[in-house]
Amino acid sequence: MSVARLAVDPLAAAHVLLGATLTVRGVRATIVEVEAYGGVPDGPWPDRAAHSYPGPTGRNKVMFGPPGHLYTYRSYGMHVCANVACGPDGTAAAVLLRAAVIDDGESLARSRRGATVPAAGLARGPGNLCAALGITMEDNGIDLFDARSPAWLRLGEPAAAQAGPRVGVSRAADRPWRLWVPGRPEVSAYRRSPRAPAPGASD
DNA sequence: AATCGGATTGTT
DNA sequence: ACAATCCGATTG
Repeated sequence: MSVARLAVDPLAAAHVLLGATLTVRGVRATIVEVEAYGGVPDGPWPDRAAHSYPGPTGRNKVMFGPPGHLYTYRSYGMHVCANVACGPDGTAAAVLLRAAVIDDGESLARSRRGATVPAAGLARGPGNLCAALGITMEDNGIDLFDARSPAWLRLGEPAAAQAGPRVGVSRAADRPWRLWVPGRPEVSAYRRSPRAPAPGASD
């Protein structure tokens, strides 16, 4: 019943994921910042910024699978980032988890992130979020709605959302597919990719 | 087989 | 403004 709420377009799924609760390896967190990503050029949600845009590969295949599965990838050789696949099975789309509030297991999260990190920064940014929750590349493809998985997702009520361009993307840099809960200190700062064309250029 | 570059982060 | 760091994807 609940995973069906993610079998929709990526921006709608991003709204569903805002305010959802993710529990992984002793840490429970509420998602407060996400980004929507689409798929291939001739699909329903073409998105040149998406890993799935060129078509299915070994890395991005989870984006083409059923909704509610975790898509992890390694960023810049050192960070793990996590997405929730969305849209119907066979159609590429996902939502990147960018920031969360730690509700439970804060000391565990801090042990993974470092003693000096302020509470609001423990899961700020997609790489930091995965570090705080103990998400690794081994988790790629797991079903977040299967009780046997090491990570579970619980969807909640729709949260208030503010929208803006996605962080760090070099293409489709103006598309406002980043959503966050207004006023939360856990939300990361916006940074435009230095490779992106000047603001206002087309996708 | 070699090269390219990035959905990042923290420091200078 | 920039370095760290590496693997998937593309190209020859």
